Amino acid sequence: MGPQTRSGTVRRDFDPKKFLATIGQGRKVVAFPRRQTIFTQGDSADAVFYIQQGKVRLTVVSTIGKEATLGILNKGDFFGEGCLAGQPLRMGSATAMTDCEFMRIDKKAMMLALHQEHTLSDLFTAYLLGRNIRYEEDLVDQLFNSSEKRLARTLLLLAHFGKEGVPEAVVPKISQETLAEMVGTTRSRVSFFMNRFRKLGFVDYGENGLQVHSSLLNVVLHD
Amino acid sequence: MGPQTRSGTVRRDFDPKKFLATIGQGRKVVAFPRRQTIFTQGDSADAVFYIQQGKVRLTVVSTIGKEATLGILNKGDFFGEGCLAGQPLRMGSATAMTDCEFMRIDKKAMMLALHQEHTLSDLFTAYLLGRNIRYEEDLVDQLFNSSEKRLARTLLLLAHFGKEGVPEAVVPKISQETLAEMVGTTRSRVSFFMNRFRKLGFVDYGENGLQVHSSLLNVVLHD
DNA sequence: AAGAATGTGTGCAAAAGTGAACATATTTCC
DNA sequence: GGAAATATGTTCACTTTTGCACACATTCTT
Repeated sequence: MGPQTRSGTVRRDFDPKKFLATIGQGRKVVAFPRRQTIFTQGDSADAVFYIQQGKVRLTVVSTIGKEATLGILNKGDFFGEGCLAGQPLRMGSATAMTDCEFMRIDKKAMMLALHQEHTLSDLFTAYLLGRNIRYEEDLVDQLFNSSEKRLARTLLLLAHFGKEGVPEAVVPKISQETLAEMVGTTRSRVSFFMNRFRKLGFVDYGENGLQVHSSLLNVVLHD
Repeated sequence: MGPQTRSGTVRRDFDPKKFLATIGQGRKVVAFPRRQTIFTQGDSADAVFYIQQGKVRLTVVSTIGKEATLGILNKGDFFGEGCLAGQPLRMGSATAMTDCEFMRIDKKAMMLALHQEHTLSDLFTAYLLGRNIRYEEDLVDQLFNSSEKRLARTLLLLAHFGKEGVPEAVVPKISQETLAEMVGTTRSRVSFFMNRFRKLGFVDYGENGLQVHSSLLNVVLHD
């Protein structure tokens, strides 16, 4: 697997202040430093967040303590939206991977605004559709592919492959442990495959971190 | 894993004709007999479907021909909504599992209606949120659990466990092959586990098909 | 009712993946 | 700068899963 960044088509060139202005009371800008927890699995869920700046990691812990990383979100993404569907508690945890700035919107205010503001509901629907597609792809990836391919896909997505240009992109600093949690495998396995990819020239550790080459696509595409 | 039926909280007591009436031109009621293909992976995508009656199976085929079942949808669910996010082609196939009746809504009409009709956009947002939650759960299931647990979960969900009452529910007729595709394992494995579950009294083959007992929850819940 | 098509139960060798250990980097922070 | 905390490379016995094979059962079809 490899859930992480994904952006819809609509919301990128969008100014959140515009639509969120209409919400009035129920919203505020909040800042979180790197590594800080935004909310924890089991907390009561009463607000949605919109990322204005920074990267957020979503994780879930199983009953036996195993941890999985469900995604890494970027500027322009929402999270914590489960509460809008009536989830009273957070089903996972959210952590700031970098210094972050969010628009925090109370559940009630969000529901009201979604109902009244076309611009917002269009944006949010587009976001949800994109998210759905991404989850679907992640699921398919899990069902079809080996852990080696899943790791390759995860790296490619983290490097924002398929985005405008960016033929060889850099993956944001991320530990093998986290990669393993995203891919759904063990850290030793990630270490092993990373070295394999390196030997084959698919990735390398340059100055500014991990570089992913387009040749890594071969791993994903070949039967 | 085990993606299949899931229903939000809002849309169940809803009359589609009400909101869909406003769409006018772009919509029509269509019927499909059991086993008929509704659309196929690779078709061009220009409409959304709303299930008024029947069950639909969503599948994806990998490059090497393996097939996965992403979900089984029921009355009140939408499908084919990927086109609204700008996907020009169907990313998977949809097949009628029973005789079905859908409201087929042109992409353009749907987007217009979503923008203009609060009732519809509220409904659709609720649907997407529910779908998202379900995909997230499926993903977590894949990341954490063994195929035995995933099968157990799939069966419980198919039997609509957690729904009002229904302490011991019947799973709609479904082949081990399809179950394997949903769970993400092989048919022989499904056969093996099904017999195990039967010996342990977690399920049994009654008159009207497969009965799932609440005791099957033990398989999912126990470490 | 016979034959074809589909679905099930079972076994097994080979492949993939796990989890824990331990040595070595590398980073963080006083 | 140096100790403590994190992160990485590597090995290995063990478990799970796959992919096939084949016999048997059930269900469509004509």
